[in-house]
Amino acid sequence: MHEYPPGLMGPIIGMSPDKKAESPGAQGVCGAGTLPEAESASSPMATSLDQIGRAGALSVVAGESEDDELTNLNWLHENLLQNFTLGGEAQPINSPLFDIEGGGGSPHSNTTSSTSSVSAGSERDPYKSKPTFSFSLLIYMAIEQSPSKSLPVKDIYGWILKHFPYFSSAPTGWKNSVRHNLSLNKCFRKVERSIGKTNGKGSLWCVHPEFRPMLMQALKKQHFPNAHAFCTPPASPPSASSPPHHLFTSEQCCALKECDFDAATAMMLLKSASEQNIDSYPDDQEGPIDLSRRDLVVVSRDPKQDHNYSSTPVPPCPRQMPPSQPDNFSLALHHDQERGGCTRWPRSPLQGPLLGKRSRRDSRPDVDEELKEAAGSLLHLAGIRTSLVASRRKSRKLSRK
DNA sequence: AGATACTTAAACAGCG
DNA sequence: TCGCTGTTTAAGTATC
Repeated sequence: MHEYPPGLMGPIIGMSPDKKAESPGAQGVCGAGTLPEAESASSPMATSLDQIGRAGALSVVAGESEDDELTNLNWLHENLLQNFTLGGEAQPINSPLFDIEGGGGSPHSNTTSSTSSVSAGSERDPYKSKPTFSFSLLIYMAIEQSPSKSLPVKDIYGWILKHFPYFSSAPTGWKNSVRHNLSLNKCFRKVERSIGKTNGKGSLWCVHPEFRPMLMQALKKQHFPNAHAFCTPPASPPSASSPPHHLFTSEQCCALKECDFDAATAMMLLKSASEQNIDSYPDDQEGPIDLSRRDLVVVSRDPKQDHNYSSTPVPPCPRQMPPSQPDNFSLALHHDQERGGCTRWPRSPLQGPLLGKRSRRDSRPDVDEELKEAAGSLLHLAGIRTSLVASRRKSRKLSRK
């Protein structure tokens, strides 16, 4: 279909037509080479991912354990959850804490009833209520959580099942949706498994570093819209080098009423702070990110980069991207290739709204908001969660009827 | 109301 | 042959 203008990276990921070009045997998606088995998570990453890292996402690089230690979901599960629960008890990874829908205790997971939910009346069963995350975000979280930052489809299934028990009892169609997303979403790249290692079908999938900030933003946007309203930010901004769980007291946790995001979101946000620093502005920033600096927290300071979700170069459109285009992540979705890169921006930001459907709510990049959201996410992680999005959706659904 | 985002279903082909 | 993976298309729903 559309061709990638010369000069850029070309069909990084190619969605439909593009992806086809990178049929099996093609170069490693993420740049080149192959990847070690994701299953061998403990082993350091190598080759292509390393190159990805060079391309921007240093966190993807294997040996770089320190960053991962503090920012990935493993760290979250291993440390944060254990040190930061209202009930004083560590939550299992599959605890309702991870049920972004704010579901109540499930027969399987409510180890600590007091931590399951704070929102009155939300007695959703995580085994029955569907996560409010889109499949794309679920995939993103799954991949990001993996030590190697790449997973085969099967493991993505597994991650989703593990953290969102809803799918275990849901029709298997969701797997199709996962694959559908992987294939059509430019944010995800297929990586060939290591040469010689033929065990296991299919390829590994990783997050395209170029889109990571946008994914992060999308993740945040999807579940943080109301965070600022009730999330109490820490007195002083955290530093990237200090574990977030040190930032809040239980009192602060209790102060939170309804934060519509979850642990994964929290991690993503926190992670993004440092990664964005690396991914998006390698030339500008080095070392630990200072969240007190607004310019460092913005997902992307380059509107073009920020909003051009496609791997194609900045569209020749004379328009600028909205300063805070939300849901950039969505721009990488499948229909995108059909629109030829810039078509997602029918209007200049100067022309007013229409920034993107889901973004008008919070259309201003603000570090304070980021911090609030981060704070809220962590508090939420501690067991406070709600179901604003889900309930909102359902209520709308009901009102329609 | 229209555009967009997202989900779901299905068909199909390739591969182990 | 079967099941999994990956791609693609289409349709429907939800949101703005």
